[in-house]
Amino acid sequence: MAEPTTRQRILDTALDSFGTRGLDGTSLDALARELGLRKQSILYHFKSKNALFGAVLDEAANLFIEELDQVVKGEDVWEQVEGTVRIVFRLAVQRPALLGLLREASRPGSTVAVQLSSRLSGYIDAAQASLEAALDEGRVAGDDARLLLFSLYSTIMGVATEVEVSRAMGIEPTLRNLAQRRGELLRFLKVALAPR
Amino acid sequence: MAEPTTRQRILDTALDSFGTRGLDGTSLDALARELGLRKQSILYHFKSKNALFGAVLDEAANLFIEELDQVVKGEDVWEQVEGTVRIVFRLAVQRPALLGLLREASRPGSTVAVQLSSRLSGYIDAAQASLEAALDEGRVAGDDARLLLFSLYSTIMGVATEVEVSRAMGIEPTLRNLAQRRGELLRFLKVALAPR
DNA sequence: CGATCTCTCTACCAATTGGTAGAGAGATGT
DNA sequence: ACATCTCTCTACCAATTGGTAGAGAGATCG
Repeated sequence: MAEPTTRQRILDTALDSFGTRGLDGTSLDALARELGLRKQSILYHFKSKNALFGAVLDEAANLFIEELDQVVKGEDVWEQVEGTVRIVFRLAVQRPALLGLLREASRPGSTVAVQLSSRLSGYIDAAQASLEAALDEGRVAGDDARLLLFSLYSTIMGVATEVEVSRAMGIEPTLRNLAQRRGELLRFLKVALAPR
Repeated sequence: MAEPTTRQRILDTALDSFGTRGLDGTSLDALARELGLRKQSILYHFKSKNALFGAVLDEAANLFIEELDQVVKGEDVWEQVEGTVRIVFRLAVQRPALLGLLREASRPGSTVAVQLSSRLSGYIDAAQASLEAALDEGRVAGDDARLLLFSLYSTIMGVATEVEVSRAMGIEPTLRNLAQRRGELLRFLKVALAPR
C-alpha cells in the first residue's frame, strides 16, 4: 500500500483531533507536533485553520457516504435501521472521532452543520422517503416520517456516543457492554417501530 | 426582588456562555466584558477558570435537581417519562444553555462528567428502580432497566437538543415545531414502552 | 546545466490567553 | 477616628494563538 500524502495525513490526524478535542480545543501547533512537522507546513496545505476544519468536514462526509452506501441497498425499513445501527456502533469502536466530529459540527448554533448536511441530504431524503412508504403501507407505526426519522437519529446517535452518560449510569465502555447496548437499542427501536 | 450578587451574576452568565460556546470557546475577558467588569474581578470570586467551570457545573446540578424534584412525585413510570420530557423541552426553550452545558460536560472523554453525575446519581438510581419495578410487573416492555433508561435518556436529550440536525432535515426551530417534535417524541416513547 | 515547481523549514508578529501583584475605594466594626 | 474587610480596579506577564514572509532543499523539466 502506498503511504498517504502529507495532506491526507494532516486530514486524518485533524479529523481525530477535531472529533475528540473539538475545534477550539485543537491548536495548529499541537496538531503539527502530533504529525511530526511545523504548523507552517499545515498552513501550506490548508490556507487557514478554518479551511482545514472545512476540509475535515468534507472528508468526514465522504467517510459517512462510504458507509451509508452499503445501507441504502437494504430492502425494507427495518433492514435499513439495523444496518445503520451496525454502522454507527462499528464507528463508535473503530473511529469514535468521526462520530465526535458529527457531534461537534451539530452543536446548537453551529455554522458548519449545513456543510455536512448538504453533502448527506441525499441520504436523509432517501431515508425519509423509505420511511414514508412504510408508514403509508402500515409496515411501521407513526405519523410523520420526518419527525420519526429525527427520533430514530437521536436515539441511535445518543446511545452510541453518550459514553460519559452511560459511564455515569455504571456502564463502563467495554466492547461487551457496547454490544449489549446495541442489542437493547435494536430491541427498543423494533418495538417502537412495530405496527400495533 | 433583591438584585443578585456579583458572584451569582458571574455564575449565570458563565453558565450561558459555557453552555453555548463551550469551555474552550469562552474566555474570561469576553465573559467579563459581557458582565461589565474586568476579568480580575471574576478571578477574585473564582480562583481560576476551571474553578469557575466547576462552580457552574454545580449550579447546573442545582437547577436540574430543582426541576427533577417535581417529576419524582409521579406515580407510574409513564407519568415520570412524560414529566421529564415536559421539563427538558421547557428548558430547551427557556434555558437552552443548561442543556448545552450538559452536552458539553458529557462529551466523550470529559473529565467533569462525574462531577455532574455524582450530584444527580440519586435521581438516576430512583429512575432505574422505578423502571425496574415496572419491568417486573410487566407494565413496560424491555429487559434491562439500566439500558432502557439509557435509551430513554438518549432519545429525549437528542430530540430536544439536536437543533442543527433537525434544521438539516428541514425543521426550523420554531416554538410550533418544537411542540410538534415533543408530541412525536411522546408518541414514540409510549409505543416503545407499551407492553405487547 | 539552469529554471521552475513543490514542499518544509526558520524567523517573526500582533493579538489573546489565563493568571499575579497590588493599589484604591467604600463599607463596617470598634 | 481608625483599622479591617470586601470588592473592583490598573498594570503587568509569560505562554500560546493563528498567521505572514521568505529562505532553502529536492525533485522535475526544458
